Amino acid sequence: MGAMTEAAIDNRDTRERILDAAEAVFMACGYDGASLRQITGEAEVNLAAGHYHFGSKEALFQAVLNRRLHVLNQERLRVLDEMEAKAGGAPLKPSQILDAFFGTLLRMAIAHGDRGQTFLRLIGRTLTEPAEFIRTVLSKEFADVLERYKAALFRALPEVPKEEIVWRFHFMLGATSYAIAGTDTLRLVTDWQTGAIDDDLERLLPRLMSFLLGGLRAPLPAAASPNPQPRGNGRTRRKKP
Amino acid sequence: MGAMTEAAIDNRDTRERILDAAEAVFMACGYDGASLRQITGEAEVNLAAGHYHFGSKEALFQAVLNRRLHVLNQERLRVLDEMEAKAGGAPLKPSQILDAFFGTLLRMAIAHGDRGQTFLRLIGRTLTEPAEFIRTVLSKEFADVLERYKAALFRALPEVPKEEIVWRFHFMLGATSYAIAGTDTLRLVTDWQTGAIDDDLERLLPRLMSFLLGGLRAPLPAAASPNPQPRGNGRTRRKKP
DNA sequence: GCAGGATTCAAACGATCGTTTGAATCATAC
DNA sequence: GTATGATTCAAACGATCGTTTGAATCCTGC
Repeated sequence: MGAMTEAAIDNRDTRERILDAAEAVFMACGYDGASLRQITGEAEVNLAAGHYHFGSKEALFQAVLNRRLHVLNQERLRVLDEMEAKAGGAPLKPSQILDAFFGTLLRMAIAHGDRGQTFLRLIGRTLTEPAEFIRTVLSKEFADVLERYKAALFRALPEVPKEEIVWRFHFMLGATSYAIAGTDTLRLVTDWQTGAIDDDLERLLPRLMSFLLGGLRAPLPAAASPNPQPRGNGRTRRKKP
Repeated sequence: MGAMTEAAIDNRDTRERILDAAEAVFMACGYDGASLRQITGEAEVNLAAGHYHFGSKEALFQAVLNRRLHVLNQERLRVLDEMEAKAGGAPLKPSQILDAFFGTLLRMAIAHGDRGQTFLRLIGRTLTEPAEFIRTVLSKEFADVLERYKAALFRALPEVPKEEIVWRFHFMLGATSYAIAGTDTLRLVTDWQTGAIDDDLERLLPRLMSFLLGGLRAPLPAAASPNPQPRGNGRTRRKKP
């Protein structure tokens, strides 16, 4: 296969042009909906260049994802480490943890301009992609980060059952993922002017943080009883024998 | 083409079998990832039956969606009407509105057993589908309901800017959509036993409602100033936790 | 029974997909 | 300048997709 020598000066041009185009097309069409011809066409490179540089469509998607996701999650870990070191053994505040996780995401996206926004929306949509290899890539890439942040939240909220914290982390991921997935979905609930999300992106972080913090610290649901009462609609949920 | 007379007794069998299979396959693979051969194969009907009964893949997807989504949204409107009639002109409580919207969704899904759960996950994933015709279908199907519920929330929270309510509605939709989209995504954040979401589905509603209510009623973000500060990280400090 | 429309079926169509091939082009090292 | 390996290119491959076709089969009304 690729017998890479040290002569790699110009190929970064083609490689990155493919990555940029793929990022945009995958974001707009989803993994299955995007075609290599569309991607290489938009990148103005030959169709075979995609396979030459990446090997397959799956590998290309993985490369698009990891190019920015890996540095994002490294930064997330670094910020959390720094916070915990500064706290000196004391638990962090929930607002700090959420800002380290979601704030780092949004600030990195803002710092990268249009490209960062495209990647934001790609991430938001990728988290709901059904293809199995995508789920595998995501779970590997997020494993460390989620484990560390979960632990931080457990320490920050010792009175809240861990199960509940995991659920609420899940809800927060969903709210964020959905919010950054793009204006198209937002246009579904409102009739505002389109575009102009550039201005809103900076305003999104405080909005989102308030919402997430409110949800995370909400009073616990009434009955976490281990015996769930059969609600008004007492439908049997046994499997047929 | 379809010159439907009144002889439609048996075709409901084939039609519904296709709809059920399509619901499952679309849920598992997404719109682009699902193939008519897979659907008709799982339904044990001929490949051409799909086109005979529905005309096209897009129309089939739309039929799958509307079959349950339409009655869901009708029920949502009915429940809201009933609440407002009972309140007699007074604004509803936010918790009532959220329960009417999200509770109706989950309760209907629970009442329909496994099929309801499949549709729940299909809805959760469909809300993030990039295909344009899907977005068109969704926006038409949700237009009335979202308008009515937005108005109800405006009246319930007169002190909160409408813009903020719309954003938080958006966040709530995302959290819910993500939570019901399936265990696969949840397995990303936790290592729990798979399956067993059957038991959790009934517990999901109180959990979700607590989180959503907490987020909806959270203190407003600090500066909604028309002049966005150069990222002063304006941390809201209005209420004590 | 039979006529006629509704439905099913096997087979194929054209298009598009991801991928491969093999030669042409480029850049570098001797 | 020539050899060598990296990169590009046009063209095709086989597979799969959504869709169409036309005949076979089923069902119903008379």
